[in-house]
Amino acid sequence: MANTLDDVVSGALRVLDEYGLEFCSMRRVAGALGVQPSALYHHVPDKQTLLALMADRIVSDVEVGDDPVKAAHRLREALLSVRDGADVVATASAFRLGDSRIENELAEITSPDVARTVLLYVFGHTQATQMHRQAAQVGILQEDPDLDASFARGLALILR
Amino acid sequence: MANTLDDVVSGALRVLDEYGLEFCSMRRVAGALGVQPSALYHHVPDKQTLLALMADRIVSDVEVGDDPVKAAHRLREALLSVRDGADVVATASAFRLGDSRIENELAEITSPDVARTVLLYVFGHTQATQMHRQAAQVGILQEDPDLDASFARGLALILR
DNA sequence: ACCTGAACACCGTTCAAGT
DNA sequence: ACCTGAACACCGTTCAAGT
Repeated sequence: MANTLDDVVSGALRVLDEYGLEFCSMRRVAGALGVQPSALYHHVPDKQTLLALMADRIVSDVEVGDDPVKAAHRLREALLSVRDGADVVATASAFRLGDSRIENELAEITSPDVARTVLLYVFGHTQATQMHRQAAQVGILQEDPDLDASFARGLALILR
Repeated sequence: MANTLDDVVSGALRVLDEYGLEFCSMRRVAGALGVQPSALYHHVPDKQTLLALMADRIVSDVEVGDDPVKAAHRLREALLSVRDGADVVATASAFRLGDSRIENELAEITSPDVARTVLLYVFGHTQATQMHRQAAQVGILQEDPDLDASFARGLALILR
């Protein structure tokens, strides 16, 4: 049953969420879609492009609105909703510094400098949170129970 | 000529700087040292550990001192001094949130919340800067000439 | 202690060919 | 348009064996 590009992105996101970025290989995504690895290259020129499309999808439902604090929390929630989501989105976003929908919408309700600072802070804190929690789950360190509150306090520092 | 762990880390950093994180494989590091890939596992249990040691070395010369603005700039310089340095250090640091020398020293001259926020901001901004500049060098986008100033303004926002 | 050689189970990507 | 099958040049890691 012929796959579309959207099917490929959805399949890739399922693999990401189940196995993590490290094991989200083209071959595994193909396997999840019941297709040969080479078939993916009909939909996408390379893995990097697929990761960028996955990143777009992860943040596609984030509404910025008119409150930067709420916007930052919504972005964070979206990143946390899929395994290694912050990693995927942060990497993809670096290539379009100043050219992403969320940065631009955030800039309109604050300023360009605040928008970029908030965005990079959200990425950094959420990436660290996700890796830290995964490490804690595997038992290689004690989980810091203060990460959610720590995020809010850092954000308040920037937006004060 | 028998290698030490320090030789391995140095070799790995040379490979990183020359080829970037994507191509900094255990096999390439071994090649740079004139040794078989399996020989590396005498010095290091796995690649992740080697990357953590590389991260430590990248920031080892950063002195925090008593001025958080200068400390942030020194950290940024250290990250920028080797290709994909921000990526390597940010990833390794996520595993020791609240337990790194620089975060602790920064916390002493400011506060724990400020220290973490500054640290994550430096990582995020520098990671984005490095990726952006590499993309510009390959010609897939126009370089933003304002990144250094943008860093300083965001930092001022946090430390105001 | 430090390393080799060979193997295992994987990668991303290309390309001719099929329907 | 969408996919298969086979191939190419790679990975990280293990392990017995050498010096």
